[in-house]
Amino acid sequence: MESMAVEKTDFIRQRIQKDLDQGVLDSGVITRFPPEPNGYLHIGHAKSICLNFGVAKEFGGKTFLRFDDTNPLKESEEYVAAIQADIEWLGFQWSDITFASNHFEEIYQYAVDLISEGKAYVCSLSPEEIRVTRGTLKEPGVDSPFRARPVAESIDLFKRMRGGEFKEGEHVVRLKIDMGSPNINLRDPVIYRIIHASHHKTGDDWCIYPMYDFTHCICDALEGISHSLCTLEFEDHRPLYDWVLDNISVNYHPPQIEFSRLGLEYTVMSKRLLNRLVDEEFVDGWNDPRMPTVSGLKRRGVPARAIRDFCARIGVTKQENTIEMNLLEFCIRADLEKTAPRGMCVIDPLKVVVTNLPENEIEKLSADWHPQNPELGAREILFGRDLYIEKGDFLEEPPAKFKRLTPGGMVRLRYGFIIRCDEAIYDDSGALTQLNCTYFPESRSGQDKSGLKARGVIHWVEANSCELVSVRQYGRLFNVPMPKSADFVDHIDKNSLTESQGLLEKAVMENEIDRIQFERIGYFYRDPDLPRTYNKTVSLREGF
RNA sequence: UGGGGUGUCGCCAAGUGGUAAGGCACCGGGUUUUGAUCCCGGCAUUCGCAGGUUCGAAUCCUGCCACCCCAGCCA
Repeated sequence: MESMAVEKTDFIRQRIQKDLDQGVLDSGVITRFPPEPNGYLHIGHAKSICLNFGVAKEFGGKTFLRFDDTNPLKESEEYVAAIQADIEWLGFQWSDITFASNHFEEIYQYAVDLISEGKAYVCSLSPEEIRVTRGTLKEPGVDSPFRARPVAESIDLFKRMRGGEFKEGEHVVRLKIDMGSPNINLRDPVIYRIIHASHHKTGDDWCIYPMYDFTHCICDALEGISHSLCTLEFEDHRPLYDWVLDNISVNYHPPQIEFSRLGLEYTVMSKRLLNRLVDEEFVDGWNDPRMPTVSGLKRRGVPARAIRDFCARIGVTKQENTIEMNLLEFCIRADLEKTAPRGMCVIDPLKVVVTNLPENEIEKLSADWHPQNPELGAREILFGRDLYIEKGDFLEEPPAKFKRLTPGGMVRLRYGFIIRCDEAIYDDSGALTQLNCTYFPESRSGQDKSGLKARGVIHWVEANSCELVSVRQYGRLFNVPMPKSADFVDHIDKNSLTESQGLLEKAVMENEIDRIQFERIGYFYRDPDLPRTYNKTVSLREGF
């Protein structure tokens, strides 16, 4: 089933194997995928999902889907539903869904404990004052005047914060670590703030919310996570992660291991930027086929298996990386090549009249759905006097090695007969409007007795039986390989969507095929919402 | 001369002291009723740079250089 996946071994798997070998894992491998429900998942998340779920599966463990919902201002139920759907679509199963908010009471209690032990305090500096006294990258910070606040007073204040007595910004709880630390995260980090907003899970139960650094490690510990995998930017937070777990009464302490995020050429991967693309309507929603979101890739027609294969091929390291788009496209083609039925669709039509075939006479042809996989069966194709071929498949003055139709030249119509072009007809403005051709009955596909030699093979459709469809072709969203967040809007390719009409072979529509290769063009996906619309997933490789 | 990371082929990535895997891309050639697929073959005397240790170094040591991350009451 997953035979396509490459052999995976990376520093994280090696580490886990080592832990297993040394018997330090009491409950086996337990990982978690911890998205904040404040946006849709993208292919970068897919990398993390493949890692977390993949590793657990490989080592016989389990994975929790944990929503990191500590900021009610940004999070919503819409996102938790979408995230679940995307993960399932990607083909992974969690053992449980948890929410950081499930643990709010315990987290609160740990904060109370820390205050009681003099390891945390309620700080009543304004946000601005906290910022200023934090120091800079080179200069140490200075202690808050509230650092020495009596324990009892902090406890009292914290309880009243919870009770809703204060406005946002009036007080926060801070850890008492070291304002002189070269690691800014250790300069008395804020762990609780007041937010008077309804939470999508806890409603109005709380008006104080714990911050990520305090919450995440506690949840990992409470859930017995064996390996807490996250991205590189959290490396500086690890000392804080460890400090918290070392200073509260939990007796379990998972290791945090960081890996590099996925970079992909010609797109952006931050939620903030993706959000702007949607909000400012550069794209048509989160699931626009040009988006690197899971839902966008899905709507584009990318199979989940191709995404998994891609994630397996890019590996997991600590190196910054920007993967070329051609690797993703390779993975998509590799999957679709084996699985997608073939069909014919003419996108830029040129009329062809087969002059030696009587009006209303129809020849029935048979064509396999797949050249290498007979099990997919075959369909019937009609051949008549009026046909359409691709404009680009005829050239008055062909270059050397042109393998298509030319004046007086012969080509085979895929699955059909060889035809010869006898005459090209132009309208008053000099535009080519029609080709008159002769077909050779003896050259019928599969039983050719004509002895004729065609220049090449082109796709076509029969004029009276084909279906008119809408074809959407997508280019890169950006015209530079690595858009910078500062000016990414300036590099958006405004012409990344091309919509045109296509003439589609009848059988493709009748059989309601979702993923189809339009021969000689590319792989297409029948849009799930728009009728008679096909989205181009990826082009075929062009060999010349 | 704040701290934390990373540097192996155009893009990824193995390699963990014994003499540079693999994939994508690219370039040749073969098959082919998709200029697709498929199949063969080519593609780093060299591992950011400079020294050093060693019989032997991408792997150890020293010193440089480059790039990324951190100063949210975001995650």
